[in-house]
Amino acid sequence: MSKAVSRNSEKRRNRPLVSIGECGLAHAAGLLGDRWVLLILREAFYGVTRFDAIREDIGASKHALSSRLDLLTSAGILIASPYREPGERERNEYVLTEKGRSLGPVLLTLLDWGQKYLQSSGRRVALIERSSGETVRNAFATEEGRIVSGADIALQLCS
Amino acid sequence: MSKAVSRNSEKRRNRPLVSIGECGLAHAAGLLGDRWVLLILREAFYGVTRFDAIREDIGASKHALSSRLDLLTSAGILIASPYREPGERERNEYVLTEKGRSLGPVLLTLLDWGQKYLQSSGRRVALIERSSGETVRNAFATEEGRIVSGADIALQLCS
DNA sequence: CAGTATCCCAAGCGATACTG
DNA sequence: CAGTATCGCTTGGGATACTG
Repeated sequence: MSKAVSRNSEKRRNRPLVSIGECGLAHAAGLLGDRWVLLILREAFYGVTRFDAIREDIGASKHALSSRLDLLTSAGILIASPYREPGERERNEYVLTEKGRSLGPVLLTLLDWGQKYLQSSGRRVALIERSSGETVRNAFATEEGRIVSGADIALQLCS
Repeated sequence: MSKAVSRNSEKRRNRPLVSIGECGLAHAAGLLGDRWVLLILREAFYGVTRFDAIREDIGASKHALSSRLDLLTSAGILIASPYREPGERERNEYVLTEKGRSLGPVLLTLLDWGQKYLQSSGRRVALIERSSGETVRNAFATEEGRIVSGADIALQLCS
């Protein structure tokens, strides 16, 4: 991201390229700028989809969890999928939609940063490529697959 | 991220590899799981560093902004840097530390997702490589720079 | 187990006023 | 302009109880 000033905006004070209301990041912040939401999504990616299992892992109250689950389903990030254990009544599990799954890179990048800068102790997890077992890191790349340094990235208004 | 189950955890219910308290993502969620924090960081990356300028852009109250600025500085993400306009008293501007700058990929990834899935209208910004002008996207890569598909990534506990 | 409903309380909010 | 201080007030929290 670095300075993020487009080439042709010389003298004026730095400003967001796009105003807050219509900014994609502002929208994302409104939805994901919440501790519980982030933690629930982490569970979803780990495949923990049931109410009490999520609750046990993240330590939220029923109330807090329920409201976030509503929020995330109405946002189309999770979908409530009914299932029935033999002999039990029907229940919901909350699984990621395609929209939700595409948050993977966000969570992964966040995890990476959190482990590096926030987590002083404890076990860590590494990102690995399944097929080769090689460790993997976040990067930015051109369409043709050339890796670009983060410092060399700027934002530009689309025409 | 995909299923994120390591190869050798066969039958047991899916669980986070690392418990919540010590998870890097949980730490990150505690800090960045806040709407204002995310918006302030966006401003920081755009180079908007002064109290009222930030406030005007994001629409927070003085109180809310002040407390987040305190939070972010004590977390070592921003640093208060005194400056003095000619003839004025000394003031602070809040600039990113190295720890803060390294949140760039997180914000960029979030922006990308927000634009794609949340923002129905309005101008968009594109990520471009400064030197070539080519558009750039988030990716994952091995140490040698080979791009890896997101679906082929798993998490593995470090030993 | 998977929630919903109710209650009470504390944190956090914006508005306003004040200071350097 | 760049904050700090104070103040009601609302939102959202956990705890508890209840239901299918």
